[in-house]
Amino acid sequence: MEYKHREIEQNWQHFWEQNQTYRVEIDHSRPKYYVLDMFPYPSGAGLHVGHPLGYIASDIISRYKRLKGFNVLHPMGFDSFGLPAEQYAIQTGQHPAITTQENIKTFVGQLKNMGFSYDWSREVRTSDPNYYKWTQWIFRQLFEHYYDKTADKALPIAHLIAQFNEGGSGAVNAACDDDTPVFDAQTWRTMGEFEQQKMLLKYRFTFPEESHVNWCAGLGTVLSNDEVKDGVSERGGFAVERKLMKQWAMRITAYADRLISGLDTVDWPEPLKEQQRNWIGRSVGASVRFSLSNASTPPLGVGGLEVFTTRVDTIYGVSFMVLAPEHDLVQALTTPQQKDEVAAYQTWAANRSEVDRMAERKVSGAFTGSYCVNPLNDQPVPIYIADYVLAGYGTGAVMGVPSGDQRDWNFAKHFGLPIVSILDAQKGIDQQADATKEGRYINSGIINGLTYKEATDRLIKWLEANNVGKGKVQYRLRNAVFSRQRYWGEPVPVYFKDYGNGQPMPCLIDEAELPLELPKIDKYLPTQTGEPPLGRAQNWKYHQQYDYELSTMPGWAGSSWYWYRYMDPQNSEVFADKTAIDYWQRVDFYIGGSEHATGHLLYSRFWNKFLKDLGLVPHEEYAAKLINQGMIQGRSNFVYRVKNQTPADADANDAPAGGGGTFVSFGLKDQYETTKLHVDVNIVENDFLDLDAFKKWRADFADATFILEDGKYLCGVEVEKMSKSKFNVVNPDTIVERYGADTLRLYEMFLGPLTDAKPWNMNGISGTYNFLRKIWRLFFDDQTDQPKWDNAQPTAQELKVLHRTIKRIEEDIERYSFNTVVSTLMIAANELTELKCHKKAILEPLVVLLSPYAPHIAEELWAKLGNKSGSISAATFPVFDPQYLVENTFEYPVQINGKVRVSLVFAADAPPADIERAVLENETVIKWMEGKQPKKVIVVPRRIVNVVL
RNA sequence: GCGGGCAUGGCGAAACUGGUAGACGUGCUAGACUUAGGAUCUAGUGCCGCAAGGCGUGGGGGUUCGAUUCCCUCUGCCCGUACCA
Repeated sequence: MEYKHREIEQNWQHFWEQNQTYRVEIDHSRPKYYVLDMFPYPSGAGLHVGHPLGYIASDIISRYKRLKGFNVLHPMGFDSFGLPAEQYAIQTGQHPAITTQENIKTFVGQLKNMGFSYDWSREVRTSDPNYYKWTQWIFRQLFEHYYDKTADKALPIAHLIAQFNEGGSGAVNAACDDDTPVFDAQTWRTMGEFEQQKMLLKYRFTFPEESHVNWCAGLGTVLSNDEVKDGVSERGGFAVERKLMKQWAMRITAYADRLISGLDTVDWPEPLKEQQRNWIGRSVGASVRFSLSNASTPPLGVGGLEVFTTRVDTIYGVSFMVLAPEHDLVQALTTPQQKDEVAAYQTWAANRSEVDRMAERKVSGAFTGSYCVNPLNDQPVPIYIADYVLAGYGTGAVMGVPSGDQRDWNFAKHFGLPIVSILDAQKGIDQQADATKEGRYINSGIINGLTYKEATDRLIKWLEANNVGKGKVQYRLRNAVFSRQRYWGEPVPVYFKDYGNGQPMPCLIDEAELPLELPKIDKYLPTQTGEPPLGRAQNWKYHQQYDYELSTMPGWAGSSWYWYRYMDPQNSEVFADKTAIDYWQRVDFYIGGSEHATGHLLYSRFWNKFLKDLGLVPHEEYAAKLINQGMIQGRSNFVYRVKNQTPADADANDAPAGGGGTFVSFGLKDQYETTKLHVDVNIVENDFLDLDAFKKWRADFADATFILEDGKYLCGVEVEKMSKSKFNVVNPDTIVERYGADTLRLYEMFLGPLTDAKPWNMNGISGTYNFLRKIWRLFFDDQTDQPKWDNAQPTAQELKVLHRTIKRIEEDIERYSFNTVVSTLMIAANELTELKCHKKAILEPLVVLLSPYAPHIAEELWAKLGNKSGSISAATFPVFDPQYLVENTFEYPVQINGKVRVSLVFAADAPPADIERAVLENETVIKWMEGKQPKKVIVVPRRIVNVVL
């Protein structure tokens, strides 16, 4: 009987579906284990061979844990809101829901075709109203809570209001907008409802805010920082500009410290943690206010200029102040004489694209004509604007210390400003800045003679005592923009109440009114007046009266809590029932790409911490263990078409010429002038081109002729991104068809360590296929259909093979070394074939060991051996018994001066002294010792002997 | 610039706490069998050398009886980030 992969796999996939084999329920009699794949976006292109890498690994873990007695939650679903479906809708008029539905169908089909053990009854889709109802519900909670720094957690807005009534803003220590004013209880109580609501927005976790955002005209929406790469949109590569817009924002910065400290409690890859730390960018320093009052400045109602610095110790070296061109105070600070120059610079800076800014870093700027005062020495400091200062970081203002900072130094040189040395250890500051913290301060008033640490402490005390500054921690992390001017996303459950003052106030729609469903619209484009597409919806008003929010939520909203929905996917009362959350707790094993480091994995940790503060979920961190699977790159193949070929040339080279062009094999191509063309990797095997398939591949190659080497056409190879245009995309379905899902699963794991990036390479897939055939032949004679197994007692040697295999596989899976497990299985198959072992007592546990990797063939053989169909996932992982591996002897490699010269067998428990004596009497050893006396003999029991001369 | 990672045969790789480097697979060479196959089996295959032997884990140095593994240094490649005050 032959191994017929197609038949076997289809039968079992059908069986699993019919019998709901992988459905799980809460079961308190067994420990739980939660294995999660990162939420895929169902793109129209379907899965290519790179996508399943992580899914195969997580499926192996799931199946392994089941065999180990765990109740395994292993779900799959779709992050189904998103730009591509909407772009397609704009082009075709087709509702994105329909496209999305079709794409999901393709994905599910492909995933089932690979034999993954998902509990499909738990599938969720973020674009389903029954799902986004709860995304909106969480949004409501965010709106109704604020971050209380004293309690160090999120608290209800009602608590904040109570505090305001008691003691005004001074009574609370909370995360809020930078421009939040100070007020007392009396003031709060006398405010009108509108004023109070406006104040509360400065504290809520989500709030509309006028801010500079990344506007992407090409996509017609704003983007968050993590969606912008190199100044263009990550999706589509469209230009991105800074634009002042009113947007919903999420106060993720309130959790900045906890997002950093939580990283120490999870088992995640260190590079990923480091990326998050850098993205959050915590810096410790001080804020200092430079007053404007007594200098030669225009009359102002401004108290001063606030700067953040990490080097407050350099404050006596300040010789200028620089504001971002967009800074609020620029207008007020500009003197009439400087007005034109400043305005010109602002215009120039605003029109400079992000790409330009990054490309050329020339010193530029303009003087405002005004001065501020250094609080430490009362010296006037000229105020400039320059685009090297970013409006979005700190206060958008920088104190210029040219002796200690290279950018400041460049600026000072360019504008002829003084460069003052502040530390006796600074060297060569007429050549460049020296950022040293060594030595003692000079030219520095109250800190002269002090060291770095002493000076910093002293200055912060002084600033605080004089009420002109304080120690401060600053983050690079910005509050996250939460609005998208698009249709295909969750509607924001907010309407705008009109207080009759022309300033609409956002209010939440009632919880009972959720979900707020997406209305139908005629076209998926902005309105005439530039409103988002939702502005097209007819009669779409809250209680027929108030306007709804017209932007929708960003892609990361639905994916920031989805792992809880899998615990209880159908629940219409809560996002997940407490009993389900109490049982499943959190994700034990999470796998996905490292590209989610600063997007999904940061936002979802933020929402999780928020839900934790509300007492809704049990863990501060939701994913205990996380692995990044390496990216599978494309491996392109090339053919070489001979250029400018004339008949004479063709004759000269004795090569046939034809209308389809002449293609020369890789090894001979340097003898010709050629054009390199991508060729579909699916018609190439082991880099040899299938000539007939090539002629059929494209009509214009039908008459192609070839110049072969050794009768074969060898293709060129390059590693590139996997993409259609490079003809290097391999669809897993093709491989499943030809070799089977089990072979594909084994092969993807066999390719190398899971976390390494590697090019997809079909060379060698036949090795894993042959391995499965070899396994099959342990059970069946491929000629006669006869089963081969028997019930004989296994020999010691056979048991040794089995138990060594059990031990290695268990150890390797536990350390996520998936590739070496495949080798171990291959070695076992080779050895048992060698031993002609067809004993059920050995083969049955072997099939269980194989089942996480190759579940279909394992099910088939398991059932053939007489077990109940489909029960292999309920089987028990074989228990390793060390007694079978006990050896009575050990073959010692014997080294002379570190080089192995001979191997000698000794009893496993032979005393080192005996071994030493025997080794020194050995002929070969004596020969190599060349008559010298050994200085030392090292005997490491059960390892090695080394004779040192 | 900064942060992180990686470097082993023709190729993918293994060697987990320092102990016979190259397991396993592929490719290649030679052979066997045959209802010529994308099959199976046997032998060989790191490099140099007829051999004895020597040399070998990106380069250089160090620690050690012994280093792919630990330390220092240099080089190359990959990923992330970028005027963050």
